[in-house]
Amino acid sequence: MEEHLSLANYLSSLNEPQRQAVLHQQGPLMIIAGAGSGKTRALTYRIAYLIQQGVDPFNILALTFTNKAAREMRQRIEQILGGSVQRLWMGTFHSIFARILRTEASLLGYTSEFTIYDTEDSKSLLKSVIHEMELDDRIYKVNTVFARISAAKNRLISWQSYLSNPSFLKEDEESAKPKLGEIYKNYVQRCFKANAMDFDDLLFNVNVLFRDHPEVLKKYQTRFEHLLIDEFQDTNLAQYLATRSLAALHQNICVVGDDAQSIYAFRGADIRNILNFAKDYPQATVIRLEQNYRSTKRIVAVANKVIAHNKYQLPKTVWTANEEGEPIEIIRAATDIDEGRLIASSIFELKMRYQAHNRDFAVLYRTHAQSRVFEEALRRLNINYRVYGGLSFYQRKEIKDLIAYFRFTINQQDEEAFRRIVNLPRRGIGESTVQKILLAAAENNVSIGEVIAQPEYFLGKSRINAAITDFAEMIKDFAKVMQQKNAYETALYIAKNSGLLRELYEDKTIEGRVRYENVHELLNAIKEFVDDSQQEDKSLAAFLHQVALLTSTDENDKENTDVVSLMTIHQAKGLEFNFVYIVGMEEGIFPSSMISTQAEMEEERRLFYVAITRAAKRLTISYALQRYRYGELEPSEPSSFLEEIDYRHVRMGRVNQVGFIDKQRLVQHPTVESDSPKLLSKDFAEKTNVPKNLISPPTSVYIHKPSAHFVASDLSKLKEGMRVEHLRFGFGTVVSVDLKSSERRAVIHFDQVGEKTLLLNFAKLMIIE
DNA sequence: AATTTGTGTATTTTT
DNA sequence: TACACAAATT
Repeated sequence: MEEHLSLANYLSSLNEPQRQAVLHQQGPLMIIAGAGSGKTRALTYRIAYLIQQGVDPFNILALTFTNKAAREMRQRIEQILGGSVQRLWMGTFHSIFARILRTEASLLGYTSEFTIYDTEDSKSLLKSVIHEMELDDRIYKVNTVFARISAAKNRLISWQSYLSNPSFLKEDEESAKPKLGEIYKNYVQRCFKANAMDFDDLLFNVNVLFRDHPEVLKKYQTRFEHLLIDEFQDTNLAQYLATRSLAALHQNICVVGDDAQSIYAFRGADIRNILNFAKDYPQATVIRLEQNYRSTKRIVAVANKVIAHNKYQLPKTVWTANEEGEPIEIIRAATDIDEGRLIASSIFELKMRYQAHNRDFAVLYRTHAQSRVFEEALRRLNINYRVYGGLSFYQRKEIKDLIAYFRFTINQQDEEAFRRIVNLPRRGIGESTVQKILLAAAENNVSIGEVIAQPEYFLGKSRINAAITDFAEMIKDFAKVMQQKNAYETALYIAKNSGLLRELYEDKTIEGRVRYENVHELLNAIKEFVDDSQQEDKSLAAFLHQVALLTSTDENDKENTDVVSLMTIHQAKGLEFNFVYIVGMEEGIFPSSMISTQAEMEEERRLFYVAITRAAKRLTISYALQRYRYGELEPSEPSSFLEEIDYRHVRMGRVNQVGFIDKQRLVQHPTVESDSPKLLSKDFAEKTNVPKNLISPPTSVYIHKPSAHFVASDLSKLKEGMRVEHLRFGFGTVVSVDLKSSERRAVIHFDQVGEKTLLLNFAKLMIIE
C-alpha cells in the first residue's frame, strides 16, 4: 500500500496554474486544459481541497462523461483524503440525472422505478411505432428517425414544439418525410406509457423538471454549493442548461475542458458552450493549463501544427519540458493486410528494443471495422491484444433477455421487456397475441401487467388465454419473491423458474454453452453486488439502476491485462500510451468521406489531434495503398491530414511497396516484392495475375458472428480431420464439410458437437496443422 | 418448426 | 463483404 501523503504534499507537486485552479475560491471558473496537462489531477485535487477546507461532500456535484472517469476520480480523491467519500455526488450526466429523476419521478408522471431504454430498446420501439403508423420503413429508416429525435431532444425541442415549428415541418416535407414529427410524438408517448426513458430523456426531462418545478430546482441549487464538470467541451445544450440552472444560485461552477478535443458534435455536443463560457459568466476566472507532461517535444510540435489549421478555437500554446524524443514515423503499406503485418512486427520490435509491455501499445483507428487486419496480424505473432468496443456484456442477447425478465417484473408497463420475454422460451404466445395485448393496454389505459392478469376481460375468450394466465402468474410469483429476497436470490429464482436457464442449458452447441456461462456470469455479478458492503440497497431494482448505464468500456478488466489496446480514437480519449499507432490514415477513412461541412472537417481534425496526443514516447502513423472495401481491392490514397504534419519531425518508416506507385496500374500489374507472399489473398492474386505458386495455403478462416451461425470465408480450406481452433470457443476436429450451393456457406460437422451441425458463417477460426 | 436460401443494406464516432 | 432478416423449402 502506498504511503499516505498529505494534501499539502500533493499541492507542492503542482505547477502554478494548476495550483491556482485548485485553490480558486468562489465564483465561476473555467480551466482550459491542453492535452496531457494534468487536467484530471487539477480537478481531483480541487475537489479534495474543497472537502479538506470543510465543504461537505454532500454539497458537491461532479459530472463526467464516462463511468470510468467518475470511478477513477473518486478513487483518487479517496486516496488523497485517506477515506471514503460516499456522500460526494460524482458520476456521469446520465447517471446523476437518472438519480434526480428517480427521486422526483412522480412530478413528471413516472414512477421512481421507470426503466431506462438503451438504444436497442429505443430503436425497437421506434420500429413498432413506424409499422403501426403504416409508414414505409425504407423511407422512415429507424436509424435516421432515431437520430433526428435524439438531436431534437438534445436541443430541448419537445415533440410539441417540433410539430408547431413550421421550419421543421417544411424541412421534413422537403426531405419527403413529412410524418417525422408525428413519429416523434408517438414515440415519446409510447415511452411514457411504458414508464420508460431513453438516454436522451434523462437529459431532457431534468430540464423539464427544473423548468416546471422551481421548488425542486431550488432544492438542488441550494444543495450543490459546488458544481464541477469534466470534458466541458462535450456538453450538449440539454446538459449545459441543466448545469447552468443548478449553478445559478451559488455560481460556483468549475468547468474543465479543451476545445481542441471536442469530438462529439455528432451526438449533440456544442463547442460553443466552452467558447462562450466567458460570455455567459462575465466574472469567470479563466485558467490555462498549457504545460504538457505526457509527450515528447516532437509529438507536441506535430500536434500543435495539426490543430493550428483549425479556425475556431481558444488561443493557447501547449508546450512541454520533456525530452525531444524520436521522430514520428510514417509507414506506407501495399495493402491493408500488409499494414496490419507491418504494425504487428513493429510492435514486436519495439517491445524488444524498449523492454516494453503489451499494455504500453495502442493501435488507434477511425472505425471499428478497421480492427480486423490488426487482430490477425497480432495473433500471428502471438501478441495478446484486446479490441475495445463492440457488444458490451450487457448488450448480449441472453443477458438482455434475463434482464428483460427483471425489468418486466419491476415495471409491468415496460413494453420492450414484455416483447422480449413473453414468448421466450416458447409459450405459444405469438406476435398477433402480443399486438392484441398491447392494444388492449393502450385502449383501456392500463398496464400490460393488468391486461395479462385478466386476459378474458380485456381480450375476450381465446384458447391462448391459458398460456397468458400462466405467464402472468409466473411474473406475479417473481414479483412476490422480489419483495422478500435480495437481488441475487431473486435473480437466481427468476433465471431458473422462467425456463431461460434450462433452455440455455439444453443448448449443447458451443455458443449455447457460452451463453449459459454468460448468464452465470451475470448471476455472479449480481452476487458481487449483493455482497458489496458499500451497497445499501440490495434489491434487484437497485442493481438494474446501476447496470442500465454501463457501456462496454466500463466492464471489469479481464484477467489478462497486459494486452495491446485496439480501439477507435473516440474511445482512446482521456487515455495515454507510450507507443501509439494511428492506422488507416487514408482519405475517405480519416478524414471520413461522410463529412461535408467545414465545421465537421474541423472536428475531424480535432480527432486527429486527440489521436496524436495520446502518445507519450513514440508515434507511428500508417496507411495502405490498397484496401479491401466491400469485398473489392481498391486503390486508396494517403490522408490529406498527412500534408498538415510538420515533416521536420518525421521519419519515413518502412515502405512496403508492391509494384508501381501509379494506383491505376498498381491494381492491374503489381510485381510482387513482398517478402511474404502468403499474406496475399486469393482475390488479390486473381485480380493481379500473381503467379499461383507465390501464394501459400491460407492459414486462417475468419468468423465474425459468434452466435447461432458460424461462417467460413474460404470453405475449401476446411477438410476432414482438420483440427480447428476457435478464438473464443475452444477447438475441435472437423468431421465433414458440406458445401452449400452458394459456396459461401457450409455445414461443418465437428467431433465435439456430435451430430449437431453448425452453419459456418465467418467466425474466427484458426486451422492448426 | 427447423433449416436453408435469398435479399437488402450499411459501411463514423457513443453516453 | 458480411450481416440481419425474410422467404422458401424440407
